[in-house]
Amino acid sequence: MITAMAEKHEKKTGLPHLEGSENGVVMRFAPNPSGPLHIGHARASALNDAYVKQCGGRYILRIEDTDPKRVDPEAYATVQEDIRWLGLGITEVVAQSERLPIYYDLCKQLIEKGGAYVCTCDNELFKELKDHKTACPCRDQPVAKSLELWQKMLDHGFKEGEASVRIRTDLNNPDPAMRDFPAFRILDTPPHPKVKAHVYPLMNFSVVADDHLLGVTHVIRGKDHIANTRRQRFIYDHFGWKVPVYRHYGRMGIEGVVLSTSQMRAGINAGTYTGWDDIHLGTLRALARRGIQPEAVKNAMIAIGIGDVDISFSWDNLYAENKKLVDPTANRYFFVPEPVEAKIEGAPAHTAHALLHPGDATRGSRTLEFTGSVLIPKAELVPGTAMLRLKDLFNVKIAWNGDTPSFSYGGASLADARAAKAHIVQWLPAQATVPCTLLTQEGIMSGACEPAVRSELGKVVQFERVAFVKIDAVGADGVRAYFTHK
RNA sequence: GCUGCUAUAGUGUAGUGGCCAAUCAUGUCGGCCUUUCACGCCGACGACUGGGGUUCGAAUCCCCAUAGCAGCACCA
Repeated sequence: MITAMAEKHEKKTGLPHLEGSENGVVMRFAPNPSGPLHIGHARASALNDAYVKQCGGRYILRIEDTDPKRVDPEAYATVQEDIRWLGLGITEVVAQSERLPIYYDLCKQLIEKGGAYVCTCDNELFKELKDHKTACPCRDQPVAKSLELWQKMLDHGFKEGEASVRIRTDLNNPDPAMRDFPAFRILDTPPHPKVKAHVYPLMNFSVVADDHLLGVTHVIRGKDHIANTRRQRFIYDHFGWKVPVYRHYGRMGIEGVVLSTSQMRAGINAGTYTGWDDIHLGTLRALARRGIQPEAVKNAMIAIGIGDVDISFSWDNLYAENKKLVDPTANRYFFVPEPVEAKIEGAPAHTAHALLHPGDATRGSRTLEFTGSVLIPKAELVPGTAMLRLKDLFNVKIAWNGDTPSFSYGGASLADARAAKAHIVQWLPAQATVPCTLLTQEGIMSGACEPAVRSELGKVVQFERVAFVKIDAVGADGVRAYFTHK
């Protein structure tokens, strides 16, 4: 009794329980190979991944390439690269184009069972009949006739659009979407890049065949598949197979980035975007380029969960997840946007030491050699400002002649700076800087940074008082960094 | 039009008849700490779509309304 009460009010940790997951699960991620993965794919793949990790089991990557129009040969590799980046626990990989004979065989079986028939009606005519709950002439032809026509399909006896296989359902089903939906069609063009074929399964058929044959127990996918799930049940029933457990999550609106593969491709070809990792795109590689960690993406997706409500994706929440990961590890450096050179009168030469990380002195420090002139951010030089504290160095007094400042040594006392409410600002020795451009989604910020930043290529660092940034390129002309988040 | 799903703070989320004058995170604002406008800490703000029922009791169950979404492709 007491334990029951305790269980009832137990706090949930992680994802909700999936019915039938006690002895492990077999799940799958099934993208089209049409381009790199984006945030939308991240939700599907991360949720399935999390359940496999939570319950134990297998995780299948299934490339759904049964529509040659939507296959980009390069995507087979890019999808797998993206999955590796995300860190998914994929245990096996299959491509549907390699399994055509399996589908053909099952189709024949299904026709023999009377669960499907070959339809040679004009598409418009069929739609018309279907909308009026009327059977097309092919529906009642003998099984032998369907089998003969099926063989004719496979033997190239029909051209594109002349014949298809339909699943027998219930023409009186109130939902028109459920009535005798197609399972196979003929496609002559374009040729499939991976396999020579003429007859292709539609997803509802190949998905059922594969889910059954591969032993898939649980399916988590978007609610745009709810109707497909209902259609797929007809096929399961015809075969007498066990149906997996399904869960359909709601739509996720994502603002601020481009997600449509065709739009991205067009933009890249037109030169609007620099590539699939352009920071204006919603691809995983674009996130990676901006310094978003794969763990942050997964955590954000798991936090969103599998609710069936439509939601809007929050960049803030993603950034917060990322900051948790990056803040403890990112080294700190000075970056001076719009640098202004200031010659400081009366200041003694001094070697400044600044910690690489304020919370961990053992990580060491950078040394900045002051010999008379510094670069400071233009934004700090608001006329009337009397004092600034150069962080880890000393105070600077500013005298104003109209809008023209002149600088002099203001002592080393931090207490003085505090008393004067002086800003503590980042700076660079004028003789030891590297040009640095900081790219944000809004535009370019140019400035200068510490030479040591060049050793952080590929890493996320914090430009103090500015932002976390990803060091994207280091060259003779300086450093290029991408804005990650504040 | 037909079929179906959903509705908790700005955003995401917990909640399955009494623990809920509603959880956590994020966000915004204020404060503390601090040689970063970061991190950390403290505090504040902020929601059960509306209306009917059922019940001793409803965010939770039912009905209606409203709103949003999905599907009705020889795409996945």
